[in-house]
Amino acid sequence: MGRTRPGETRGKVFAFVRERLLAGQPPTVREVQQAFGFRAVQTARQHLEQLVAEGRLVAGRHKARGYGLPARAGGARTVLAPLLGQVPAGALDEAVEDPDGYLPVDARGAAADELFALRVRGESMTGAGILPGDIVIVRRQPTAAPGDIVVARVDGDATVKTFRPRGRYVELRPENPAFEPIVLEAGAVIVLGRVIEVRRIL
Amino acid sequence: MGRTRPGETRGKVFAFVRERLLAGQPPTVREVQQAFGFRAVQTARQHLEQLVAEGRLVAGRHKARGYGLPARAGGARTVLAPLLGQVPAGALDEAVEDPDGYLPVDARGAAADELFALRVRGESMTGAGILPGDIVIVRRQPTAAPGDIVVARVDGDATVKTFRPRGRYVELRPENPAFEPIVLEAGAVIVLGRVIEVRRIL
DNA sequence: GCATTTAACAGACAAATGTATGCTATAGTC
DNA sequence: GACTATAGCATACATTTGTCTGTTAAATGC
Repeated sequence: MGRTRPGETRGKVFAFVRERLLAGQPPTVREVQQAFGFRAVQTARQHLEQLVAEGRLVAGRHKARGYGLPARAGGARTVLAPLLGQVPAGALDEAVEDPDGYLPVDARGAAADELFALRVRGESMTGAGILPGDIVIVRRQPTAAPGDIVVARVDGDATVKTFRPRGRYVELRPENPAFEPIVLEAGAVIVLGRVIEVRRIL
Repeated sequence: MGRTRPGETRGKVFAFVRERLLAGQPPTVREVQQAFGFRAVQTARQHLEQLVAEGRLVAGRHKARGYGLPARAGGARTVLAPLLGQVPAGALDEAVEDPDGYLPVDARGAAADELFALRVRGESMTGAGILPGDIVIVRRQPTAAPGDIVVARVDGDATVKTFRPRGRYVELRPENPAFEPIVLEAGAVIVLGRVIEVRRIL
């Protein structure tokens, strides 16, 4: 293809590989070769190895399509969380079998089956920036820390509120002055999980 | 490994492959074999081919790591969007080469390289439920519809505002009464993209 | 019970793919 | 101009990986 200035082609190779990786389709050495019209496989390979030496890529030795982005991107483990329904709502259990859809979520250490999503109805949490129609990503857990936003079941109904333990009682506090806090004995509140993320699709 | 009930192992194989694909690392047939402890490659392959026949996977014939998710996948095509920096901020271009990380996003029709993410500083959009520290997912596009929340470059600085065309002028409106709208000639505002999603990590 | 379907196994082959060696030529530097 | 580093080429080889043929046995359906 003719010689280019030092580093010029390398940057383009990196951009190509990165795009393919983000699309979930790691390229082979020969695919890089063809994409740039190199007449030798080795030319593509030299660029790739150089990028590895520079730390811009990582290589899985002797592995097909083994080039990848450095670990800081690999730390993001993506799972699909099922969208189980709405809150406030009644029992959510029946929705588990038939989700409304799935959302890609960075698990951040949670197991795949610990995560689910709910669509929020009502304005009780607008003060925390959770608007009607927003989606909350929930990590299933039976306890919560003070100040956590949780999904809890009270009297059979699931609701989203801020969790405030008060001695033997628990306050489920809406973040909107137009709504009244719910105060119940600790045993009457079942924490279904903690809200780890809020999303709004525009 | 011993025979299981029909369809049981298949579901697990699908879950395994899907998780690997979402992580950007398509598995080989033999990696599936090892993950499940099959003593024959063909066992893994039969499951994979069956999943293809069912339409749950697609196969790239004779390609290493050639299995992938179908194009639709429930309308959810997940891509990784680079987190390029903050807004308000100066030029974003230099961040393209070295993102702070990647977020899994449902592309919803957008091409992978059309999407990027920014972290929002400041309180100018709190009225729209965009708080300081929130992340906006942006789809690159040079125009916007009235009322869209956009990322625009004004005088070299990128900012997030509501887009309001006013004849020959454009109003970039903050959603917070404590801030003043920016009104400029249309030519002085460069729309970098439209905010398609807002996220808050708790 | 008997036939059919399906899960799982075994071994081999062929294509795709990563890797190595040696070479030529140009850009940049002194 | 001489030297060095880098871009690019050509060919071959070894490993990985997809694919094929054939077999055994458990689950399912009539």
